[in-house]
Amino acid sequence: MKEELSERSKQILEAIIEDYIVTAEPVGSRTVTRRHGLSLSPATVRNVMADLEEMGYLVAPHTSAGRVPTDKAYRFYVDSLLQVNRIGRASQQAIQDRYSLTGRDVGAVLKQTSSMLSSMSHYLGIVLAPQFNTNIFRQIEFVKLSGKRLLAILVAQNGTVQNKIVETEDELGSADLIRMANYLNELLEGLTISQVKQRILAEMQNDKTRYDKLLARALELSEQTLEGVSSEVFIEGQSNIFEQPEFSEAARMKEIFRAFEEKSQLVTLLDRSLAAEGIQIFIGAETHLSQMEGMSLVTSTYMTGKHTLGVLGVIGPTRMGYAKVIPIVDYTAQLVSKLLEQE
Amino acid sequence: MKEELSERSKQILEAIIEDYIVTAEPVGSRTVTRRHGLSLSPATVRNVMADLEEMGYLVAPHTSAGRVPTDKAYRFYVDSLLQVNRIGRASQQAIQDRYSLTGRDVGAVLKQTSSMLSSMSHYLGIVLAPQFNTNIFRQIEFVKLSGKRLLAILVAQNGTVQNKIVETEDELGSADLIRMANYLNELLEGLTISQVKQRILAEMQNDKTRYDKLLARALELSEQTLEGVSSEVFIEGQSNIFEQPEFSEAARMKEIFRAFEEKSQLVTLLDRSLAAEGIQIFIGAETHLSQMEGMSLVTSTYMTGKHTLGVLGVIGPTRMGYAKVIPIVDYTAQLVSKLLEQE
DNA sequence: ATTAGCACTCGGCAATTTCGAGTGCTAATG
DNA sequence: CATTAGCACTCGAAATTGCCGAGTGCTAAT
Repeated sequence: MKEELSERSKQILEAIIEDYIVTAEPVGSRTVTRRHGLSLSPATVRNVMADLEEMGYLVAPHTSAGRVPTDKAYRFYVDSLLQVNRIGRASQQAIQDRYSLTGRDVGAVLKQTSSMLSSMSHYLGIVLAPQFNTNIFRQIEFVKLSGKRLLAILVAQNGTVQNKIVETEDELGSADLIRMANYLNELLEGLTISQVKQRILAEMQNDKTRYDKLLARALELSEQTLEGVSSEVFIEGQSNIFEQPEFSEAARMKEIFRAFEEKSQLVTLLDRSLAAEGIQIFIGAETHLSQMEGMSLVTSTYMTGKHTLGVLGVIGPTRMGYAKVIPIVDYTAQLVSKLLEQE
Repeated sequence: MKEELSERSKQILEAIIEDYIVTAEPVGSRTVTRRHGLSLSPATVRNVMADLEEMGYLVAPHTSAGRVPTDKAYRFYVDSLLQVNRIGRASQQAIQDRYSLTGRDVGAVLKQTSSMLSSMSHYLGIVLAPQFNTNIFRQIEFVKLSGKRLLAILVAQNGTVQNKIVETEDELGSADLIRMANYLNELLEGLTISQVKQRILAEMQNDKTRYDKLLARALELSEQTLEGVSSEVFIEGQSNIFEQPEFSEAARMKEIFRAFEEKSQLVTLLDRSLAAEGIQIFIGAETHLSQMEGMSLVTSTYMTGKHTLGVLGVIGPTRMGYAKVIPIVDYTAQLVSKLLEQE
């Protein structure tokens, strides 16, 4: 069963996949010979196709139809057959042009990125925002809103802000607030947010702070500020997927949109690419998400220096134009890395 | 042409509308007599229906089909026929239960509200966040990120935070930052954000500040922080609209989703309801948005005390269940008002 | 090993038919 | 005079049919 594919089989498989990518219709033996310059007769191609079907690379939707590539075929295609051409100057320019240079706000940049990925690829753009955890702590501030209600504001090095309304047991004066902030700012300077979390827990055990009520309070508040920070996902260009013929039935669409509304599953998926570096491709069932049946995900990580920040990519049907999408995703990741670097 | 509708005509019109609301199919004379306890023969009903059609309340999609209500009919229905029952205890409870009480963050509450409106109505939930402009200024703070890059953080009374990265011409020391913040905090205390904007402009002309470089800088920065604050819209439950038979064609769906991606148009629409108080209903063309053809919008304002904050509501097909949706929107508006009051 | 030839399959499409819900008109009715 | 029964007519939806053509697998010839 573990037979190697002959050179000819590969060519034929490639032809079928590439044809299917553009037509979205089952490909017949005839078409393979016609549209691709293979000097073979349809009959020969049919034999090869029968073999490929047996090996699980193709399926025939019904007896007298052409054949359609399986996930396995795409996997093989992406791994062995596909050669990604470098991205053209024109596309680079097009991508850059989509960024209106207004706000340098990180969130806005990422949203724009997602939207740009969608319009460049005609599929769906997706961006996972940088993990707040890996940011470097910059400053914490407390603003009194009314009575016992405080607003805690935590600023990270890259300008990301995390804020939360917290209730205190008793009213604190502004002198207290300043003292608390000063104490924390000194204590936490230069740490990453995840280190900050540890440090706070450690410090809570410390005798010095344990008996200074104000400091203890400060630690408690900062802990509250940090809890429940989940990373944001931007998905843009949902209207684009209506263009894909395979997603025209309402039932299917509904399922997909529900999946996007419930972003947590997507986060798990994206977290997997976060671990790896560079381009990652998930085809159909490889996503381990039932709603992603028939869809693929192409992602890349973006980073400052050697440090991975987040993930961005494109979601489309399994028969997406990988050759076009991969360079776009790749280049965008580099671009975003550069944009965020400056910050 | 300006004839009054007879009592009987009204009853029949009402029957047709209510039937159409649940079936989404053209209603015939037969059905009207059968499903609604009118002691009239189909023939009589037909005569009345012909009149109603002439008056523009009904249209027949084709010769031998039943009739379908027009926008005009819905308008009349909503204005004169519909009697909204008070919301039941059970629904009230159901609505409250949808709020997970975790974060008291305004944004989170509104998003949850939108999502809840959708799942309660089976249509689309929409919430326009409070106009930042009407908030009361609480405090401004500057955090130095690196070199000339500052993060300006503006906090409003209700805990809403607006932050923006700004570049300064030359590096400022932390003493400078504190002095700037103090000056602004004193200057702007107790004003609403829109007053703040005016005040800043006024103060820029003032001789005192005009020649104190630091103060001038402070004003400039705070002005930058305020520019380009647009109000947020939350739309949730997009997957729900796939259940409506009238929106099953891909082309239609695509158009609608594109409209939702481009939220600015919706904001204009919602701004109109913002001006009015209480429940507002826009039917089909009344929205003045071409993409909203065949759809209606039911909104209500939410407020603290006597002050209008924002708008929330439901978008659905024109044949939506107004009798059910209106109480839900109404009650939700009250609930949100109360929730935000506490803050 | 490759290919030409051939009988066969089956989905898609268009033409055709049937079916029934609904209509408008007219004449009978209380 | 408003109401209703009756009737011929219309027209879309759904079912039926037949045909076309792309595609297949197998066999025999090259």
